[in-house]
Amino acid sequence: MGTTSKALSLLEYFDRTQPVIGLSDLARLSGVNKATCFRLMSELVEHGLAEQITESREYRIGPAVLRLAALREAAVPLRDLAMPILQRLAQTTGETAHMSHLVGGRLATLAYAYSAAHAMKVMMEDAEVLPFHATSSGYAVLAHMTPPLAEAILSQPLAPVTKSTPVRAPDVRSRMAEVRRLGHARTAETFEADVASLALPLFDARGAVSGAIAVAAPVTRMLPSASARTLTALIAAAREAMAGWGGQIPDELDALWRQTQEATP
Amino acid sequence: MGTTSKALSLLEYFDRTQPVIGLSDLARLSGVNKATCFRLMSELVEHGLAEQITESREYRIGPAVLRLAALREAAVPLRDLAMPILQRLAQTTGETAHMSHLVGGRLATLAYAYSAAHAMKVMMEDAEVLPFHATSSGYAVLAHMTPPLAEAILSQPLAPVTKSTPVRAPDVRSRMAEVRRLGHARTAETFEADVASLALPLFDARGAVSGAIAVAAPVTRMLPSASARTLTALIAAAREAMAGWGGQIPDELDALWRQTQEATP
DNA sequence: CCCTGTTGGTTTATTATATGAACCGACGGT
DNA sequence: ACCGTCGGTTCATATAATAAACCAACAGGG
Repeated sequence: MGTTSKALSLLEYFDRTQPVIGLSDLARLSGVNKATCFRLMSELVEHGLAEQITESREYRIGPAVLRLAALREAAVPLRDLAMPILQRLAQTTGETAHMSHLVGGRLATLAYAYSAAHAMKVMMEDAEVLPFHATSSGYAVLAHMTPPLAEAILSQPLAPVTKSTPVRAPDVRSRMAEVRRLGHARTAETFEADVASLALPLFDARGAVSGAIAVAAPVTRMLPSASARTLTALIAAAREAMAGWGGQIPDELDALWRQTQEATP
Repeated sequence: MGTTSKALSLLEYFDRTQPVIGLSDLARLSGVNKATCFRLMSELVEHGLAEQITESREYRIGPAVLRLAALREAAVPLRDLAMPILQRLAQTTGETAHMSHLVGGRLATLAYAYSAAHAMKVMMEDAEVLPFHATSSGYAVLAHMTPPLAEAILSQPLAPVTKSTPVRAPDVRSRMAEVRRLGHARTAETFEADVASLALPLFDARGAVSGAIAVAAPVTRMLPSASARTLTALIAAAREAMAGWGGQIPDELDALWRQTQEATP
């Protein structure tokens, strides 16, 4: 592995639950030698990708990412593109809509929108990492990624997020097959009790899966008739999003979606 | 220089005017060998910091920065902290207020707010890099950074942005001295014709200059009386921003600002 | 008041890794 | 068919990354 990769991989240990990490902790977490870790972090700090807190000397994500993110958004206004679509999706379904993004082998929440239809709704967090085996978005993505990558994910221990979360690889695999057969992913109470969710995979310009778009609702409202309506709205939103950034829908999936759309006019 | 630094420095060639760069161009710009450049970019792409456009095979900033930026904002809500302050500043002065941030030796626009008072106003761009010798924010920062860093910037060729932009290092240096003497920076028509601007430096927790806050207006509206009112509003805003993130104002500057505030009640 | 286990950071010889000149096939003009 | 340039690859060479041991400083605990 390249040195640069090692340095960049250090950044992936920072997340919402652990936004600041000390040198020794980071070395332990990453398995990188402490001296190496120090040098790498120093270089990241030099370029503003990381930052050292004055007092505690711990590290956190640096200010340079703000400039880069603004640049990225300017070049590829992904979130700007997603927001109106999600808002419309939330409004027509009356439930919470969200989009997630595959980056560095992890699925992160990119944007979301709420509906005003119900007082009780599913709430989202910014930049939250979604477990593949416990969310509909995760299954939608997992089912359409390259087999080696999916295997790499399945070979890691699967945490039981709720009592209903599948933790055995065979169970996950059979769900993946089902997702491929139906063209969409559905979960209920696998990520949080009383929450059901419906998701579609999203693809980039190369036709590789790049994320998912989903609608989450209380299980009591995700009844068959509502699900059917939600699914057609979801398909329209997915098509719109991918049209916006030149994503390529695989042919078989496109056919499946078309069938679904025609079945529910 | 470390390999990681070399890789990260490649990211700095992407900006608003050049959001996508081909391999050969990037190698030329950075002076890095083409093969090396390729390998480094491949590693950046692997981690999502860069991305390759499918068709043209050119590179641009990648999607991972979005996750990192969200994380950074969550840990250090800089922009969230700045926005209400800028909005109030824009409202009380009736002009465009903006804040910029020193990152990797460059001054980048972080946030800005407009006033509804006038139809004609100075417009800002996201993540724009401000030339040190052509903007009031640049002078405010330049005048308070460590001499070696300032010298490094002055040793580079100074582009004549407008007809009034100082391009000779002695001129810039005398302006810097003036900024230090007065406690604030003022420019007129150095960045764009008919635009005048007033800026204050901002400091981080270590007391090192970290950016600037400024008000920009048409020269015809930046008259002495308006300038005095703007300056006091600017000082209040700068103090508020630094209080919000624990910035340390150098003692002499704090005294200068206090005098100004007391002179204009 | 020492003991012990941390912390962030530094030094060193060793070696693995980055490097760059030359090369390749593909594309676009002329 | 020629020429220049593109993104990408190869491989011998040498530079840059590495990790163990070592600091000094701090924080409890006995």
